[in-house]
Amino acid sequence: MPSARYAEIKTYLAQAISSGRLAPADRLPSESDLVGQFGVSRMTVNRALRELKDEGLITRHAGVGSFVAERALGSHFIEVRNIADEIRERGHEHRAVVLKNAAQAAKAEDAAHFGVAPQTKLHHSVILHLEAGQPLLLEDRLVLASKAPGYGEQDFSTITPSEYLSRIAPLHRFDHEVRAVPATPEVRRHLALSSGEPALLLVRRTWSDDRIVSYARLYHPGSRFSLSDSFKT
Amino acid sequence: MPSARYAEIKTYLAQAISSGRLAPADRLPSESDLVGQFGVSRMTVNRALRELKDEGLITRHAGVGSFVAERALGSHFIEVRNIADEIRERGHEHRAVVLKNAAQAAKAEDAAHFGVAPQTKLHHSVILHLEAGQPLLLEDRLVLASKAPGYGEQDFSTITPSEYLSRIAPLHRFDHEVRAVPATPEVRRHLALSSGEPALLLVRRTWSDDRIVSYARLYHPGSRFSLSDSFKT
DNA sequence: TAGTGGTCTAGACCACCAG
DNA sequence: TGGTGGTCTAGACCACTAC
Repeated sequence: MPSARYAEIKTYLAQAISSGRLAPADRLPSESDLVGQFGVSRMTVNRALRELKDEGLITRHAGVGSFVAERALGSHFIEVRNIADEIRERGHEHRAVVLKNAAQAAKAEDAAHFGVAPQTKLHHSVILHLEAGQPLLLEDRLVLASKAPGYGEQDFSTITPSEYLSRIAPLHRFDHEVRAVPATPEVRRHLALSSGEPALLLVRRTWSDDRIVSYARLYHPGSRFSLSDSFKT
Repeated sequence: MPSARYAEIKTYLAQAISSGRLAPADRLPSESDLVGQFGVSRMTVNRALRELKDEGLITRHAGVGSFVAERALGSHFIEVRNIADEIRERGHEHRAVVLKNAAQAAKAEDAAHFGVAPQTKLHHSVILHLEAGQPLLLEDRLVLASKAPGYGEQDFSTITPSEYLSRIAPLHRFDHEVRAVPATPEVRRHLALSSGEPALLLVRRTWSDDRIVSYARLYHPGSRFSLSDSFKT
């Protein structure tokens, strides 16, 4: 049982929400209501409600009130880590083999990904990441050259592209998409996949100043790699 | 610029960390140091530090101090949604076909998943979820019977198992694992997969009171389904 | 104007940890 | 024992919203 008063209030409200007693868009008791109900100070109630807001269970508007969020349930998260950190944290050696790092003019399809004109200059890097000698990730990345000067001259065997990008450009936004795909011959060869083993494809787009800076296709062996995450309340 | 005092302190410390001036494992100024430095009350400093901890930038230990976290950078998240909500949000009809819902004695492998003795009573449900008539998810779930009385009598065509579980048992923890796997004949048949199309397998374990309550294998068509997520800073 | 949430203060008591 | 963070109080001022 949570012993802190603010945690009790959080649990009480979270249960009311997850049980359906409070439905999405329903109004929650006001801070001063809860002060009276629980016999605590307003700061304590405020902390409980603020944390529920930060966790996405409720929304709050000054001058209006607190409301159960539209999607208060069933929204969990999977953590996506920096590959080099993750490997080193497991106590293994991380090695990166640069298969390609060259500039090119954007093909029509690539231009569409970035929302730029065809022929715009892009860097294209392909890097194989190994954990203790075992291939774990094939990283195929396109980077908008105008936003990443010097990308083509980096030594990506010592710094990962995402580390480099986060240094030269402030990253304002990113998104991810995860799919299971059959392995192409090239992917199969680099990741040393057995026949029939699919690949887990993670597409990561990164923005800076409302422009896509990087479009990365990250291929993992379907069976040897897993995204995972754990959460406690 | 953030106008709140606690936000200023957060920004100041976050910049010191991201610039490298404070390295991982370095000690941060104590709360009372910062009270003197910024001329604010301790509650204000405490909120700044607590939020930095919640965001994973620092760790704190009562009686010891606050320290820059080992992995202060490079951790993103992928959202995992409730399937029925997700489909309805896209404006489509969600339909669930219950293929199985029966009690059984735990096999050795299942018992290991739950950390219980073999022969322990488990519910086993298999449900196919369709979006606008198209199969989108095959949900194969084991549930610890002692924690979920009445599970076998539920009509899972009207309420999803995860919604039901969240009502009868307080969920204290869950974790996820995502893999790409070749489709078994059964999975291929239910999801109407073309030959060679892999499945995206999401394994979700759910805890209540330090016991695993539910072990679910969620199979999605590799090409038609994708986990995704978007984040702004 | 009355009610809401956002923020802040200047104290306080406590459990924990190191020397 | 002295310093640390974890929590809590009983006030306060403010901007915002609805009536």
